[in-house]
Amino acid sequence: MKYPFQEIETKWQKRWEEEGINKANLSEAEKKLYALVMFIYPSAAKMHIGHWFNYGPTDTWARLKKLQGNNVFEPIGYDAFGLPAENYAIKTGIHPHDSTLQNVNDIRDQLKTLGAMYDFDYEVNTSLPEYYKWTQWLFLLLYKNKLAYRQNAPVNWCSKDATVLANEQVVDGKCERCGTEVIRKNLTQWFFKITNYAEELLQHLDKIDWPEKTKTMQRNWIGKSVGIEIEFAVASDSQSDKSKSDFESDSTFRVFTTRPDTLFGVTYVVLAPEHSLLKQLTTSSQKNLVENYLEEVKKETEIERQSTTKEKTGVFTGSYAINPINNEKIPIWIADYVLATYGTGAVMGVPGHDERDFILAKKFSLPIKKVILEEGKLANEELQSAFCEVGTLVNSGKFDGFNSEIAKEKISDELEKIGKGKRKINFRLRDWLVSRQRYWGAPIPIVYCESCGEVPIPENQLPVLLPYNVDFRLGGESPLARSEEFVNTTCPNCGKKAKRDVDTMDTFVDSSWYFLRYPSSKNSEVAFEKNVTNQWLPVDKYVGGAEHAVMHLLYARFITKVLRDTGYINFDEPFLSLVHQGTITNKGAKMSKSRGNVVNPGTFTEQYGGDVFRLYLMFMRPYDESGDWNDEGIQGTWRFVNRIYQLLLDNKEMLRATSFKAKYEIQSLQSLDKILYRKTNQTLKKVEENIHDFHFNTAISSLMELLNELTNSPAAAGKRTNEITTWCIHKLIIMLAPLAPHFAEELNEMCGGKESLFKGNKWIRYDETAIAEDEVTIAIQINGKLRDTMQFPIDSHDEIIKQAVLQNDVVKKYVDGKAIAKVVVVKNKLISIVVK
RNA sequence: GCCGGGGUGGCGGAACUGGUAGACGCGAUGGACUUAAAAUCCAUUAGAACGUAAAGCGCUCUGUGUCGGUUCGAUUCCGAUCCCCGGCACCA
Repeated sequence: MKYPFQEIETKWQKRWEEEGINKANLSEAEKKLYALVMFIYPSAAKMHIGHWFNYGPTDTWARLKKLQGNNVFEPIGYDAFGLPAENYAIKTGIHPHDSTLQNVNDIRDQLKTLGAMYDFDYEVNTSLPEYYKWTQWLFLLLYKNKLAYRQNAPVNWCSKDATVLANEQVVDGKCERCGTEVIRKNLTQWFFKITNYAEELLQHLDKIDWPEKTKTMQRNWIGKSVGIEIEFAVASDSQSDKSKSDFESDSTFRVFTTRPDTLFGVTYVVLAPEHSLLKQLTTSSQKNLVENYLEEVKKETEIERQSTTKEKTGVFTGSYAINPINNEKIPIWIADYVLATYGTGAVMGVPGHDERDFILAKKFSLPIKKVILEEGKLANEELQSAFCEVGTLVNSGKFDGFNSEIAKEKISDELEKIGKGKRKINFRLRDWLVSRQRYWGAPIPIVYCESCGEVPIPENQLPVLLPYNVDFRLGGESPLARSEEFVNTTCPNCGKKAKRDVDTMDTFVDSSWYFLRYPSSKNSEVAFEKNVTNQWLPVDKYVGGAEHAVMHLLYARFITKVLRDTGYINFDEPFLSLVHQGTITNKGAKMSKSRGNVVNPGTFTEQYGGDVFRLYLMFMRPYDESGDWNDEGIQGTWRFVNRIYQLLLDNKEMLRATSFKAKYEIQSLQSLDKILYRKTNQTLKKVEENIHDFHFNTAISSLMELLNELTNSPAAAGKRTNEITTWCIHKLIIMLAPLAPHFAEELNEMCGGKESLFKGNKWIRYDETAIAEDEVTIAIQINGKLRDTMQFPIDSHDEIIKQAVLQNDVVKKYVDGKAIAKVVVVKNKLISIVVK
């Protein structure tokens, strides 16, 4: 009889619900364990295979922990604001509120078929006022603490869709949706001051258990550079130009460098085209050239400008600067590769020791000066390319002869002493732009009053409701601007007429704190209760896609630190331990609707059931590895489940009738009992360790081995006692419970079990004394090659093994007549004989 | 270009801390059951040469991207090199 999964899975889902098996007990924080998956983004589509691959295995991990007696909290929710729902609305006319609610209901039903331990009483939905009220509260908290500010800034703009795009919606410089090239546009926007936390965000990476590559990505993203800002004076004769009489040589600008040791090698300086001093520095003879260049730069897209493959361009301003270390007069250039937004917007050109500068100098025939000497090279040898490694200083006055690392400090000291420099640390990290000119998000809780100016909405007036009746089709401005009803309001301060901010928040703001909301999701008084939050957080295990490495995961860390500093929580990091599942591709590409290569999990759950499908996803390959989808192997897990089911059907009476002890003394067991008892204990150990480490594939293969031992052993029938067989099958069922929960519950009931396996801590700790083998196979190597194997009692003495092996016929063949040069014995493993 | 991760049978993948490479599963081949097919069960399955009349068995060699090194012994450590995947992309 085939395993009737349909009947069994609905039966147990119903029973779990009735008996409240998945209910979390948050009032009791002892042995608490918060297991979390990245919540679902329901705006676009229903659950796909990737969600199953994220949620199923994570639930297996959480269930193991529950079986082991932990108080497990495993919530789920919906990241329900965002572009896809809005785009869908624009296309179909169905309001995003309606489509999202419908989708959430459908997804909740799908999630139930997964059989995870979700407590749906605690679910969150970021698009509901009871949630986004607190997202707005969070915004105001940052605002009050001067961590939210408004500034005019360039943003990604898609002219066809008439909207800003989030960075992640810009793919290869083009709009993800319509393929239009994205341009930069200046708009007044809200920012969160994440840069205040740059240093701490970097430092604390060392104390969290995250994949190393994710931490590296964050480190690179934060991009700390230690260097110095150096002041250059503008040469007085630069302004030979009579029209600039009010401008004399007291004008200065600064450059940022991490290589002060190369300061003597500066042969020019370069400013960003946006540099504030540019107008003053441009001489009349260069004016046309500079203006033409600025025009060209303006025409470039951000992508073209940032392209490393593009040929370097730039023009001379006509002015000169004075190098503070040696008073050399050097030309001031502008070039588009210098970023106005980083450092001081000006850099010193050291063509001898910087690749970019080398290329520019070659192109415009600027001098190249060698100031760092490569070991083993001559000082007068011409540089063929920039030398960027550590070396010895030359042509650097009193610093000649110093190692460049030491010279960095010496020259920095000197500059600080003469007041021409100040050590500085720069970060690549920029403040987080949170405004979106979109409808489907949390409104920014700020009004603009004619007399009071920018006014935050008082907390007791939250939420600022997102109006339903809005023309959300794209138009050149935020859809909310078209809602008179929304825009026009009164100032909470003075009561006069005021206008609301018409932008909504980036959905990453919603997801930057949702893990705090779960334990308090029913509380309408606060965003999260202080006590329960400090007891249940941080999250113990967080599982989700690696694509969030520098967005969501960085924002959530930032918000956590802000809430700590404002006294709301008492921990530094939101996610102590992080795991990324691999990406399942199909026909070599990421699954997506537009490619038409999405694999629907329903195809498999309908044919094989949820347990078999989730088992297969876990068995398929290591959890953190990506790879192409292939359903051929699912037969194997289907057979595995059915073989177990058949085994239980065949032995139902025996299993119910046989009683057994919790534990046996292994040496008292007879041969086949002993082998099975040992194998079962070995499997218990392996399954426990492998699931803990997210190595589900090997956990399942060891269970398959155990089943083979149980059913395939040639002499098994009749030579094994019912007692040990029954004992083993009970353990097998418990080991299956985290992996295939419905199935295991059913098997347990077939054996006479009355209570759910997930009540109480039913996991069995393996018997340490029953793991070790009595006999071991010793490999025999001669001159490094395997020649034979022999059986020995475990822990046999080296000398005994040596004597026995030398009597072995195969060994004799190789050894006789030759001298034994060396014998290496590795305990319980092998013996290696070297002959000459 | 830079930073990560990875190359193991026909396929997905195992292999503790340098110690018998290929666990487990898929697929394939042969067989049993069946009127037949599916399902199920059993056996074989890295490649090559050789011995025996043959099945079987025995035996030897090669083999973890490629080349080299360390070692009694290397998928594992070291150096070089090629390829694939992911991330960043002039941050001075």
